Amino acid sequence: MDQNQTNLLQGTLDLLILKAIGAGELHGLGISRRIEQITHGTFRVKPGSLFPALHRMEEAGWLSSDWGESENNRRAKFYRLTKAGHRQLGTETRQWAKVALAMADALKAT
Amino acid sequence: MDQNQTNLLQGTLDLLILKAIGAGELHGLGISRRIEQITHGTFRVKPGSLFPALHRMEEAGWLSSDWGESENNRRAKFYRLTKAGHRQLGTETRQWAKVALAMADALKAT
DNA sequence: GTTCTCCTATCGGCTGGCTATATGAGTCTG
DNA sequence: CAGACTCATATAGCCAGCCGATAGGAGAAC
Repeated sequence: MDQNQTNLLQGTLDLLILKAIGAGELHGLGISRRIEQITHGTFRVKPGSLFPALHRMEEAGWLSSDWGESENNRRAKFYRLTKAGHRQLGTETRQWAKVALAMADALKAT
Repeated sequence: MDQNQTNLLQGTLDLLILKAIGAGELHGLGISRRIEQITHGTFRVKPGSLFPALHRMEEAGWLSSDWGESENNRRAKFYRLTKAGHRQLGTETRQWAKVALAMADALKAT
């Protein structure tokens, strides 16, 4: 059933996107590439997951966007974090740390 | 919106259940208590999440069950891992480690 | 000027956890 | 012994959100 790559855990996508944009504005596919890069290929976010997430997060007020031109002179929408987005990045990072710690504890239990 | 406790990440519930039973057979509520214990209270699995998961996992062939009597003389269904369940525990543990590592890398990136 | 790549976009489907509710059986209290 | 409470399992309905498939426009390549 599970063919090749690791799927995202639901709930981690937002954090990865926030983190990817945190370092500077990026357009959609750029975010996708950046996530693949910083996770060393473990996570590959496909368009069908990415764009709905971006729209959702912009709706939530964490991102803002402007049309511009990509490195290849293509029309592209650039996303950056709003103030609320920065806060959200902090919140989700702390929450992830908590979860990761809890899981580590659980898995080393007898 | 989010009141008090951390929600599970989708996909972690199975692993926690497998791990909880891995140490020896338990009945439903016992599994729930054990998860809360080994995650030091971070995860609280409520019946409405637990039982559907148990049925799903039994259906998948990872668990088997028998009716017995609880510590309090109550009718209870005891679950234990099948061989496939042990394999699954291994698989999901490795998968989690991979994910956790990737996330750690991502979050410490510039 | 056809083909390819880049970039954004949407839809339908499905998985799976959550809230709320129900039910039965043993225990405890007065 | 009647009523309340606890333990334990169970289900139905809901909804968020990821996935695969698919589409289409616009610049580049040749």
